[in-house]
Amino acid sequence: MTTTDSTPLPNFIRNIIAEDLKANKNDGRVHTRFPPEPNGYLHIGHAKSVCLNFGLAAENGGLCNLRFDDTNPSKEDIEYVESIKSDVRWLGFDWGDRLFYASDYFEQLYQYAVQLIKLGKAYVCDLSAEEIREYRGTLTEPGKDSPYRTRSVEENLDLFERMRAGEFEDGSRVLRAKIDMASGNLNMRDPVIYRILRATHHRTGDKWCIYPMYDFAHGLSDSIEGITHSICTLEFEDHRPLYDWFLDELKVYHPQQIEFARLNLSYTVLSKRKLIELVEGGYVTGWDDPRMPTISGLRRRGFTPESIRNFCERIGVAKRDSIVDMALLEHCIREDLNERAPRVMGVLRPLRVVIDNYPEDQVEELDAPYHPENPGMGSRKVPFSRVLYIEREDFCEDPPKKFFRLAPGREVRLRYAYYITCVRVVKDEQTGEVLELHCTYDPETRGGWSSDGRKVKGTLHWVSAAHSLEAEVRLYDRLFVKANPSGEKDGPDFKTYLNPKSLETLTSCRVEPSLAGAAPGSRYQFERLGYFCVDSVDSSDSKLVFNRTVSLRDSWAKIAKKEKK
RNA sequence: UGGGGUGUCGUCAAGCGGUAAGACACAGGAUUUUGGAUCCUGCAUUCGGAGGUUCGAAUCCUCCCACCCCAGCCA
Repeated sequence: MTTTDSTPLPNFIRNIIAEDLKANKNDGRVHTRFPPEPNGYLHIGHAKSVCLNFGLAAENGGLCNLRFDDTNPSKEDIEYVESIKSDVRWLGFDWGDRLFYASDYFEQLYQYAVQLIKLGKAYVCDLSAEEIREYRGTLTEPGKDSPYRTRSVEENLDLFERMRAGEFEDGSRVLRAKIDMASGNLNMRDPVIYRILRATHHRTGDKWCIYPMYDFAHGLSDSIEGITHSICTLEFEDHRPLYDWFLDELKVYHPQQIEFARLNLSYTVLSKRKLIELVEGGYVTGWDDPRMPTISGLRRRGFTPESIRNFCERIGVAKRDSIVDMALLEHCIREDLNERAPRVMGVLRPLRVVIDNYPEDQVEELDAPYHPENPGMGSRKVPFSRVLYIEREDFCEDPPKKFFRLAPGREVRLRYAYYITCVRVVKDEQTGEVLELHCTYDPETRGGWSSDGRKVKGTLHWVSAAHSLEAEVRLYDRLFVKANPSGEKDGPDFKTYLNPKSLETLTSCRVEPSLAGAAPGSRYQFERLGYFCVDSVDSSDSKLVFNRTVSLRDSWAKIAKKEKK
């Protein structure tokens, strides 16, 4: 692979860290963290962040923590924390003994809030949610001070303690930071830092009825863990002054927040809200539907962790909004699988071929390497007999220009087998549909070579009818027909651009017998077709199910398309 | 009309005052028992625009334009 072992490409965060290291900031420590909220499944956009945070630590001899930002029990669930842990692990990263939760720090966070009150920098506010919104002002007009802003430290201390004790109703009071209601930055207009919320937390149960807000919990958690570089996405850029404010007011260790642009990928969506909509609306079969850009979906589709890591390195890290071409992700998985996937033969849409001059009961076991360019991968035997299947689209009665597959009177090579010539076409008299082909084979071409130097232009994949196994094959394509489904602000809903052909299920496919008992999750190249993996959910010994990870590049399709125009 | 960001090839993206890396995509060609893979070759006289500073600017200054984010007791 290309970029994995070479010197990492420069990006602005690597530059910052290099400078910090040179200046011996943080005593030369690099300590990052990946901080997901356990309220959904990880997707490829998260993979970018995972690779960034764990990667930056690893390449600088540092550490990266996995920390769940679990400050809102009403949206979070243990199911998500488990899936996130397994996805990060699958991607190839190790947090060692540093699995943390913001909820680990609830008591300490509470004490920090008390300290802020004592400093006169926080107060309990009795305004309702709607009133707080009104008092906040607008983007262009300053807000106005809450009437509770001037409460005494003693009263605030008492009230906050009673908030914790459960004396007040949900939503009746909040703790707010006392900053500046006239700030141009709305985040600084006395932001809420604690709310009353009676919800059972997946880790702390009913111990708490007040929960800290993100801005308060996040930076302080970073501080507690000794994080040096707190990397987050662009939308938190105007939270940075607040991030800094808490740390400065409390005079605690101060990590540096750095923001980068989140990943956008063409022909898909990468927002939790939209992905949930696809799952709950039944547009896909679940979070792990192979069409989903989730880590679990990509895994089930047949992507390798290596290919995803490589992709995340190649897309770079910057601050400008961008949409990465899905073709790059496809390139990354092809590049990886080209090297490691064993080659086998499978026929998706079988067309029966009878070799008229091949002995009725004869069967030959032909040798076929698993990887022509890597003999080390070994070989297997493929049975050849009188009745075969070839791909329907590899035969054309009236071939167009540049078509060099099978046609009446034409000779082609069957991969690793023999040259065959089509001598007769059997068609349905009614419909004209081609039912079967009769061919002759040249016994002198065993293995696919001819001693007389005769050239054939086409090589076809095939299986022996009697020996092949039936399989179901699911052909996946891009989930959306539009590069940027959510591109127009006031345009139609993103779901109107769903690709109706994103899944095509083929049930009468035939694959070579060596695939019997293929392990769930194992990946193969079906020669001339693409990369496929055994479905980890629906495949079994009695019923093989393959998912197409990605097709092979198809220059014939390009030529055919061009000729058509 | 407030605040915070960003604008370099079709798509990503280096570049940090010395004369536009690389990748994907695309287009040619070689090679090939996968129309795959591999290998060559081509692909921004120009960096959102206009001025200015300088021997020299994508890089510095000024003005303008476009796009993104922010008014959750979400993260």
